Amino acid sequence: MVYERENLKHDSVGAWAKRLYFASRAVMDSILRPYELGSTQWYVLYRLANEGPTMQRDLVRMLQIERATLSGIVATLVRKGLVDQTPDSVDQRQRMLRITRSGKKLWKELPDPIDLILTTAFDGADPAELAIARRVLQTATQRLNNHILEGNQA
Amino acid sequence: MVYERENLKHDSVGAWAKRLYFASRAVMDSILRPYELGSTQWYVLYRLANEGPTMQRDLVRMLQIERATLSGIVATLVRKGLVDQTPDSVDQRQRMLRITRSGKKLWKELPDPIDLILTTAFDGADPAELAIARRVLQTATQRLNNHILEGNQA
DNA sequence: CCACAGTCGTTCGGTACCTAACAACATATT
DNA sequence: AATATGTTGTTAGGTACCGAACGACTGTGG
Repeated sequence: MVYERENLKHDSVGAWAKRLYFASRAVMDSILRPYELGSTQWYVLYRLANEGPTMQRDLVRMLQIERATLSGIVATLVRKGLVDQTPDSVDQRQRMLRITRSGKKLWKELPDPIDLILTTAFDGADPAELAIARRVLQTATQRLNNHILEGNQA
Repeated sequence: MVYERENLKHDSVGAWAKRLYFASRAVMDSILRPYELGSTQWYVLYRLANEGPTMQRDLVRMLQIERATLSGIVATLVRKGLVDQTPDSVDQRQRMLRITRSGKKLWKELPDPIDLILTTAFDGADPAELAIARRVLQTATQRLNNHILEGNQA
């Protein structure tokens, strides 16, 4: 029946994964809004504050976003004076990113939105069920990614 | 240890929910790209093709997006000549949306990306595990949404 | 009947993502 | 050394999301 099929769509694991992602984003955005930071800007600061100076190119791989996307985000952080971007002395194509003094100062004031989200969402949940959910999501993601790869080959 | 905590973050159900969402989006975008349609544009056509004319304001609730967002999407579809937007005769504030002849023609050619995604991602998976995953995601989403509501009250 | 509050759609400015094309630079090949 | 190939970052153009503010309209209380 078409009706059953439709119900399935709206109640599938995939649909709930999307809803959870959007709920998380909403919480994260609301925490970061007072500081005028977007979520990806936060991730970049997070990395630079905790792991030290990083090549922009490595950040692309770590954050799993496109070069073009990161380019704009870095430009914003530089404009705000929170991050410093300089060409690498060895390979002049690459850019070294480094948190500024003023960036460090802001970082100290910032709450950790990820901690809050994980605590709010999953505290007290059954670890066995969490493990199953994780595996289901992981498998599904893998399958979709394989599908994309195959599509590119053909 | 900080290290353990970090691992947790990157391997949490939340992180996998995000990855699954992005993998799904990538598949959906790649299917729809040849037709020059975005995913939300597809949802709007889907609704208008299968359920008939709909008030723009009801679509906001069904698709769970902001009025502002839908406004732009509808404008795009109208510009492409796929959708017709007319003021309601009773309440002149509201807009009635209706698929055009040319929209219907396009719709017939379109594959169903959601079917493909669900099949690729979950076919053959253990229904019991899917049910657990669904429940875990649902509960977490609910908790985060409650947290947002409480935040708004305070 | 008229001012006021609420609803609906739009516009504006901002974030975050994508692809495609490009310039600058680095390295491998001949 | 000169040319071809690959990498890195940027820019341009597009989609999709958000909040805030505004105009047009509706319905209600005084």
